[in-house]
Amino acid sequence: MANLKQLAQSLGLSITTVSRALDGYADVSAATRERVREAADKVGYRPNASARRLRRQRAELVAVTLPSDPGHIGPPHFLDMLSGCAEHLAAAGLNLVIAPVPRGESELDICRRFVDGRRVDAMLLVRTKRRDERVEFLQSRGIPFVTNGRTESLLPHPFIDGDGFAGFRAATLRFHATGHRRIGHIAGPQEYYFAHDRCCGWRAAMEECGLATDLCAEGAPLEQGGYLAALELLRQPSRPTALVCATDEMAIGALRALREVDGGNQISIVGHDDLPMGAFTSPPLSTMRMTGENLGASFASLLLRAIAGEPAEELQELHAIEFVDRDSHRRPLKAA
Amino acid sequence: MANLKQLAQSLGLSITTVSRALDGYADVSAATRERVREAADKVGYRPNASARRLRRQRAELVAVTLPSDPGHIGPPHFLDMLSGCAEHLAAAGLNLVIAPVPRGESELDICRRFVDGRRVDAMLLVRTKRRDERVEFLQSRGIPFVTNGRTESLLPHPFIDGDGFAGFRAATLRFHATGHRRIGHIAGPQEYYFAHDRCCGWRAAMEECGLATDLCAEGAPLEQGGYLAALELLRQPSRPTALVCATDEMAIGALRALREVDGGNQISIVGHDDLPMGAFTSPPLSTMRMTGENLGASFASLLLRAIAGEPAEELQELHAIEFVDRDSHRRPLKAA
DNA sequence: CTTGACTCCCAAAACGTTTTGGAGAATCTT
DNA sequence: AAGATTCTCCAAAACGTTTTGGGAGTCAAG
Repeated sequence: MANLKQLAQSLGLSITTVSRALDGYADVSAATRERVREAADKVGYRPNASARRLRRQRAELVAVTLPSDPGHIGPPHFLDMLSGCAEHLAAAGLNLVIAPVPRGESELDICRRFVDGRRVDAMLLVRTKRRDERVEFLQSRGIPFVTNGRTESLLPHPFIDGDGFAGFRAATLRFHATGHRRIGHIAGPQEYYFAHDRCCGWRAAMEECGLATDLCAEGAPLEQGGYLAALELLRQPSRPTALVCATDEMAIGALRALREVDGGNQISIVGHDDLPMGAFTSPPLSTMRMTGENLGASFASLLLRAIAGEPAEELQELHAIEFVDRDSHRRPLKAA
Repeated sequence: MANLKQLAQSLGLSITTVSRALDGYADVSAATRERVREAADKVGYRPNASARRLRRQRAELVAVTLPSDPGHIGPPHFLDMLSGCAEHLAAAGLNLVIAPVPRGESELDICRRFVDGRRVDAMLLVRTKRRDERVEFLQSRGIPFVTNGRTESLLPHPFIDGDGFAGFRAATLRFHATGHRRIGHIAGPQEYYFAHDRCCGWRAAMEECGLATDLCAEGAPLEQGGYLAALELLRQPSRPTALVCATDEMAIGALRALREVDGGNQISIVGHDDLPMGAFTSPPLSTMRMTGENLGASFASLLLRAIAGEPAEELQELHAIEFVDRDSHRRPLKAA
């Protein structure tokens, strides 16, 4: 209800003075400052956001684009991450808007709308593709952004990512060390960087061990995709004895395929993401997780630093992957 | 880069004319309108959002507050709903910002900040409590809002909700009809309307059948909560033969408890939410779901109509609950 | 020729803030 | 006591849009 003009009038002061008093400038006396603040509190004055944004030439907004393909948004706990990010951005006066991609438009259109309409100060990109047109566009426009996941872009850009290559290589080698030789991989869509990265890690390990890399099936990054991919691998003449799955959701789908085909308990399996759900599957799902806590806060911090103008090279976080030991990776290995 | 003034100058027209040409007013000739539009396209002109918002006295933003307790945000697919909502809001020129509640602040504080700072045109409230202070505040301020879930507020307000009472009553009666007599309920936190509603439905059915209502345990609306609650019920001298669970996540936790205690396959179980995951549990989880598709679009529509000033009474949607028949509700019932 | 209606355009006033560039009074310096 | 400095405060100019209230022309009817 109250704006600066009314507040100033009621105090017999100028708009300027009231504004500066509230912002804590030194060129207004302590006495007036107090008086202004009290009055503002009493009236419940809040500066009009639009007016400030216009004057300051800042949108006070960050947008995150959400792919519209179901399941391509990210793991179920993804909203928790966004929530954490939004919380920390809010502490710096920024709000997080979610920008899903409507049918018939590309993610690029969305970026364009937000950037060219000066609707945002920065953008957050999730589920990066190996070659990601959004990244190239934002780089050309020079607007700050951070991605969740690396890309193969030539120019460096800020990102947070897990070292999927190392994680999946290690998981595969772990199976090899316990005697497995036919280790399959259930891969996500290879245009996504994370899926490709994890697949490469598996393949690298297999090659290091002198094993064939044909036990690989690709599917959508959801339960159903993992289910179908697992069925495909189980149809092979010589079945895998262990499965490394790109995501926990795919692993849970694969678990069902195993139950259907051999009653379960024959084939070891490991996923990635550490879904809470994994502790409640049968058998409990061994998995991997990115180290580091409060991912959302890290994203917020990187976004703020990108807005502040820090160079991209200093805004790249590659986190190690750690193994989460439950039970599903430890099925008894029968002699081949 | 380009603003209206520059565009007007380059065309030798006034700002007014350019503005009105782009907005398609009739009082600018078709010829000029075309000329202006072409020029605007070429320069890639987009109106400055902050300026328009200030002038129009509209924030072009809707906020959704997210509870910060983990697991209290809603089911895992909740982000999909938000995404759908945001998509339809965007078609009307509104963006959806997510407003998590930081530590040390209440949900009320957040509402206050958004409303009093005139940062939003409307709000979306999720996980309503039976007596919800946010609802009361927004009603007192007269700002449009829609809730996901009913409340016990005396004044009517717009909402979308599932008829949990009817759904849980029906599920309980279904168990009774197939011979079950000891039917337990795993309840969510009773301060939430949805949890209380579902619990009441179960209790009503039990009383109709002349059965005792002591087989009820409450827990957090997550796998772990369901797990602990199920263990509690299984510790009773006479165990339940069937379990009606407030959410699928709780049901999945309960499934693990059943496996641990009696090897599973003894006790029938049903959840609510129709998580995709439910098709992949062992046994596949029978569940319930709210009828109606594209919930997000419904929320968006209600929000827009609330902003347009439609009375609350016309903006209330109570959806029927339908049963999703998988397998977990059909365990063999041994003679007691 | 006047009147009225219509077409096409524009100047100027908002919207509510922040910031610039002082102005006047009080205090300090010399 | 004059000049310099410091304290307080303020008028006015932005920021980029939309909208109000006309102002010229043109044309047809009276």
